[in-house]
Amino acid sequence: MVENNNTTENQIFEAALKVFHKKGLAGARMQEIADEAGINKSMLHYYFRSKEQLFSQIFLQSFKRFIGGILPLLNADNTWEEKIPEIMGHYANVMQNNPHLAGFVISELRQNAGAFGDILKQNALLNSVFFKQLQEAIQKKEIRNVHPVQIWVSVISSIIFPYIAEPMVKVTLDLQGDNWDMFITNRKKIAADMIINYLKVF
Amino acid sequence: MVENNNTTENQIFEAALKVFHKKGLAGARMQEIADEAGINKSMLHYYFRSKEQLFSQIFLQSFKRFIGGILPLLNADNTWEEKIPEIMGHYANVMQNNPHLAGFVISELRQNAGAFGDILKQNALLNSVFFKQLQEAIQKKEIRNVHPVQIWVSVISSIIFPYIAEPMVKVTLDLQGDNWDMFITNRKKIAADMIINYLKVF
DNA sequence: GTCTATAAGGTGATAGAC
DNA sequence: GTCTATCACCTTATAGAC
Repeated sequence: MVENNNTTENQIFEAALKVFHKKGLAGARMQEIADEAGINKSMLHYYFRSKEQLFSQIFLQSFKRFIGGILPLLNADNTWEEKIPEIMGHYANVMQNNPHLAGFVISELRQNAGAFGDILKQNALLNSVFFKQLQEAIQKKEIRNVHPVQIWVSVISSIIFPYIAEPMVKVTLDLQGDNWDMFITNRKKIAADMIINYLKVF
Repeated sequence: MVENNNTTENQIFEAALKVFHKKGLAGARMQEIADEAGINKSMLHYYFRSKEQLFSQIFLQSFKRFIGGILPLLNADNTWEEKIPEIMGHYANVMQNNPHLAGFVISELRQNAGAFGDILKQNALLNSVFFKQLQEAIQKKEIRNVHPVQIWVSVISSIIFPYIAEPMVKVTLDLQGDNWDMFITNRKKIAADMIINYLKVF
């Protein structure tokens, strides 16, 4: 674990995060991580034993940041309607500061889904307050009868997909430079409105 | 190019497609492709010279299948409203038959965006009939004033994202087995309704 | 066209001096 | 803890026999 203030260990961890996020497990090179950290390659093995173990720690932290970050928002003390734009705003911020996070997690899971089974098996999302609020609203016929999972996937896909597919989206849709920031700003509002509108107007 | 009926060459191409789609450029091994094709490793170099060139052909074909496949639908002789569910149905079919296609294309572009610049520079989407129809409908105030690019991203993200993030989605949302097919079936209808509803009711 | 054998270089990992 | 040197293996690619 990287919890103490050992500078060298943290430097390696940060460098590894950067390289793994960009190149993935298969594409990353221990030498490149060492160079990125400005440190000797042997140190990587001294602190983390093997490439696999270093990757494993990076992946675990990344996955937690990707999924765990929204749990407080999902369980917060506000309405489902308020939660939707907050979730989108949260992910937009996370992606802005860490553009490769989502793509990294999803790519590695796709290429090697079995290896992380234990990390994933937690029904934290399904048991969240957000899901319960939606179920209640459906029972009270306040909103359209749609499975909360569908709503959830709509929420995250509409904001996360553009970042995962960023290179393709940018070029095929001419969203280079300032256009991109504008696109994301509009995206948050439009996607949230679209979902809320769909649920309430029926 | 793989156009003639040379069996060996096609066998290699199909095997390479399978392996590259699953493992990506960095993770794929020439030996694994040879084994998959049931053929000697030297044959790969005989027909495709290098790993890079073999990959390049696979990527190009995959990208065309991923993007090019919807162009006829976008330019078809029907309304924008009819096109939306058709696009989603098309992608659902493509993903069903080729589960790794989208993830492969997007992962490789993310890890090495610069290398494929020339393939991407085509405004086929922006100049399609679908985009023109949306612009017209906006001008006539028949639908809400939303940039067509936002509509487009909503359409594709809502159906493609679940497949790209399939391993994560399946486990975190308990969509194993039959639940998955049901989820996708519902997804197509809900996502299309959501977008059309948003555009028309304002 | 297809195979075996092998070259040439890269990559993860460790030993051992300091 | 940090470094240099080096091992052992893997991977792409080619040479050359058939």
